[in-house]
Amino acid sequence: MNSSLRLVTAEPGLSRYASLAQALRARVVAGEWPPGSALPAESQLASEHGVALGTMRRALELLVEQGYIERIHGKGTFVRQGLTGATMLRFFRFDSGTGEVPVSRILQRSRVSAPAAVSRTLGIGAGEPVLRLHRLRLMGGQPRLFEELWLPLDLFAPLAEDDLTEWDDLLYPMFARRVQVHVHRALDDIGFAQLSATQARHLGLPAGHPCAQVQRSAFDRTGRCVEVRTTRGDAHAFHYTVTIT
Amino acid sequence: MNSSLRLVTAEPGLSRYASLAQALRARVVAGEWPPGSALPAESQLASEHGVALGTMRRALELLVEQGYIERIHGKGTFVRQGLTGATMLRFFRFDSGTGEVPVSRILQRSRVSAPAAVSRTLGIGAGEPVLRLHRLRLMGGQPRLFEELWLPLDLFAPLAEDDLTEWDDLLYPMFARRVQVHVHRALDDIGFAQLSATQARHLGLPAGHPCAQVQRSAFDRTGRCVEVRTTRGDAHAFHYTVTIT
DNA sequence: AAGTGGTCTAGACCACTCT
DNA sequence: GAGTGGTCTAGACCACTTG
Repeated sequence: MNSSLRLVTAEPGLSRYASLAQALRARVVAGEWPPGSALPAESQLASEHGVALGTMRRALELLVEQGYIERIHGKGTFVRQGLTGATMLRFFRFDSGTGEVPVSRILQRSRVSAPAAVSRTLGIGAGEPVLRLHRLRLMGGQPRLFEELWLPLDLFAPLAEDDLTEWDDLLYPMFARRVQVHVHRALDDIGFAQLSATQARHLGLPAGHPCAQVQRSAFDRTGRCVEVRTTRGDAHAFHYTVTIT
Repeated sequence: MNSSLRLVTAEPGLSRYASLAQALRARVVAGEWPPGSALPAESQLASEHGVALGTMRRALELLVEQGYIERIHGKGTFVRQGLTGATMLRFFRFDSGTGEVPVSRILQRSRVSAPAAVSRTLGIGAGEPVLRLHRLRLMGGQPRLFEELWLPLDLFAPLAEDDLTEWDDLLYPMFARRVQVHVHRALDDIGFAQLSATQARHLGLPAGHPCAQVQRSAFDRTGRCVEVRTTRGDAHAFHYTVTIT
């Protein structure tokens, strides 16, 4: 129980609380405190680093802003779990707007070597093995979204040959549970296109039908890209709201 | 020079800094410090209200988050000007992607009584008079965006019959300068649709061509809706990026 | 040099959660 | 009641901007 001081060497041009935040973030990312677990109390962290309480609070506030931790009054400070999921629905409005989670059906799963564009986004070597999925999402029995996913095999190998009935409707909680991949941030690029014959068939729409197209890159806490996905759905069901300030 | 104390009665269930922020926001909204002007120094505000410096700083931080003021190290605290403009371009990518401001051409201006949907969004009585505009925006000589705008006449009367050559390419700075309407927040709802024959003609595209459609409501500092606008452009030029955390 | 906001300290006290 | 985070104080000192 040696309570040795952890002094943070002041980075040039960085305030002390910013340096502290950097150091703490590194320990979170390294897994010293796993997702969902509690950090030491702010008072303990402060004395451990030889700074005033207010300074440590500023550092922790930064990590909250950056999405690494969350604080609960009276309980403690916790490492955030990954994103919960169902987020694609934020872009589409189908008639049954009851907030229900779409049912997911895996149409195809194969081990392939990554196409150039995919390996570049995933940040892996050209032609490295990836898991490719075709996935249909249904609401009220109707097929609504068609997805293509690419997952780097080194992280997702256990999911390459299991029973497909073990796949959940929501992927991110499943990724966390079964392969310890926690999606921390996602970047969605929205565009417009027309459905290919194959895509259209799966969605029960005519080929060439206008579709909204969401290209997602998802990242874990270390900043590594762990998923590339393209989602397509009827353009007429698309809507999204942005607030500008 | 009476330095009387301005005590803020603590609202039940509100922290002192939150109450202070509320009180200061009311004075900003009321125009006690006009847009672009400086607030008193934080030290003066603190002693004026009989609170510690740190408490006043927390209050001012809140107003920064909410977009009412901005602080510049070494200079002071200033009431924010309205949004600058050119923001529609965030949704489209045309070949000449040089960040140039699109040239604006007013095609039509008329005084009409507000349609039901418009008067509802503007929060004015049914059939109240509004200024309706059709506006084309061009980049590199090519027509790219077609806009319909509705402005409540009580605020924009001076713009109802002036020389149209006095209209700028960017509306919001002009609104601030000529009718003292400062747009503080805007809400954009994105969807996909097809161009009507008239819309298509203005954009040099075939009728029924797919288009991205942005429906904007713009608000001033008091929270009043001061503009309703629909912007349409070629769906293939549309793109938008969202980060999820 | 004077005035501004930004950082940091070392406390006290309050509000919430759990047992 | 013990432990947590949230608020508030009354200072000191630093960094930036302007005359």
